[in-house]
Amino acid sequence: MPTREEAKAQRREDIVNAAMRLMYTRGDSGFSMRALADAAGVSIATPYNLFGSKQAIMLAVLDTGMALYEQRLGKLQADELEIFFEAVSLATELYAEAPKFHQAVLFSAYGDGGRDYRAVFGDPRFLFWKALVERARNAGFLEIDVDPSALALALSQQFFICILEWAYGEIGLAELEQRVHYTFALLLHGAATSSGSRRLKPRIKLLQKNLTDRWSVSDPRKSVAASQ
Amino acid sequence: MPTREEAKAQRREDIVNAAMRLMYTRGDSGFSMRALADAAGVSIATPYNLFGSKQAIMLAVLDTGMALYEQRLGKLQADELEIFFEAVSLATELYAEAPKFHQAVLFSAYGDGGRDYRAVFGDPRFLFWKALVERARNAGFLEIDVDPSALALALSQQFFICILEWAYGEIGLAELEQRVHYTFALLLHGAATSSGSRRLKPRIKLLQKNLTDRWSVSDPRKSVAASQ
DNA sequence: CAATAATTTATAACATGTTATAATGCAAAC
DNA sequence: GTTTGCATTATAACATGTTATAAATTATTG
Repeated sequence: MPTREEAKAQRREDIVNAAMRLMYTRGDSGFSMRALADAAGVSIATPYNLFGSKQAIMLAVLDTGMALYEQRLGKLQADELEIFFEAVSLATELYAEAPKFHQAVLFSAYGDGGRDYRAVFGDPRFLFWKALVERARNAGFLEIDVDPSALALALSQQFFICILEWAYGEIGLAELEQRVHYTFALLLHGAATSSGSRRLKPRIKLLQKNLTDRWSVSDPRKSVAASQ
Repeated sequence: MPTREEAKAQRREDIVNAAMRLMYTRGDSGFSMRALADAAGVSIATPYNLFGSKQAIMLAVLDTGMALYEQRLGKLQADELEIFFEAVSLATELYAEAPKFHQAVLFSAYGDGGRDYRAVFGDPRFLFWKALVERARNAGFLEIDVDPSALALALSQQFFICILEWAYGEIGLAELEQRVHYTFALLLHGAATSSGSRRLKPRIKLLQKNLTDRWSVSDPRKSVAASQ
């Protein structure tokens, strides 16, 4: 005889779990609200009662992924500048572990019926980068008068759009990592102190060379899908 | 007695014109394939025969807009560094002239049924920025060994995502302009020669201050829609 | 225990992008 | 000028996210 709220929480959990299971196994295709309701053993009306929309369910899934991500990131040892690049690399590792799942999440959160675009890559992620920027500033790598919001926004947006390109099948994970690293180095360099700049400048050169080499064999705008 | 190809071209034009008309008047909502077919005086099957998908029609509309844009940009007088910022400002002016139309275009091109994401902000726009980067490099503002593709990609992506935020109603045009300017200055600075850097560095300061001031009254991640 | 009120269920419906099909119209080829 | 074949039409259909509605279930309240 569970209480009404408990039963509701249970259903909520069932739905999120079913959503994750579906996306792990079938990826984005075949993951419809009707299939979700079936898999969760629930009527199709219930997910709408409890979450409101398909996108809201995706966001719940996305949030559990974010929690796992931050937990793993905490275990890394890297200084206040290196952590930006490590954070990007860690994300690509997570994507590599379950690519179809992550693609499905991003795709669903951003695709059908999703109008609340900002929520997808919104506050939690923005705040995450902002905290890193503040740490780097306090460590003396970034100028003391940098606006953490402005820089963090640029970083998170750039990361987001590269992830989106990957989710859409336009680039592979290796290129995703390289491109975000390159852009992060550029953006950070713009706000760097001389000590930060000393480390970022050669990094930019190196990262740019990576991209140049990569694109010398395949065009930068030729999609992965198209070249297969 | 028009030739078969002529008739086809005529229908194509009718459809694109009807699409533009619909979006100018009704914006994104109310612009469906069925409404489009009606407005173009054509069966609903015909747009699919001639374009393949709704997104392809949007891209055709987007391309005519791009042509107008480049034409207007050519009339501007600005040096090889200033042109980046002028180009951004010109785009926001165009958006301001017909905001609902442009929002509808972006939204449709990116929203329902659109999977070919890259095409939306793909080659033509990327090549446009790449050409500007090459010009700035030849003018001595950017280092000679900069990879124009890498930098142009970062620029166009950043521009794109800010436009998308605007189209989704998250930010206004003024903020769009300021944010893209800021990020552009950061990115360009990362590849700048000392002569370019001399001009970009104070600009970054100024642009960052603009954003700080803006956000001192409204949170950077509080959406326009939500604050109304 | 009985009455109440909140939730879920089953189901139908709507709007959408898209595809399929058979019939029609009409330029092109002979 | 007749035949041929391509393109469009009208129409139905499908899958999707989402909403509405009435009935059934069930925890809570008295």
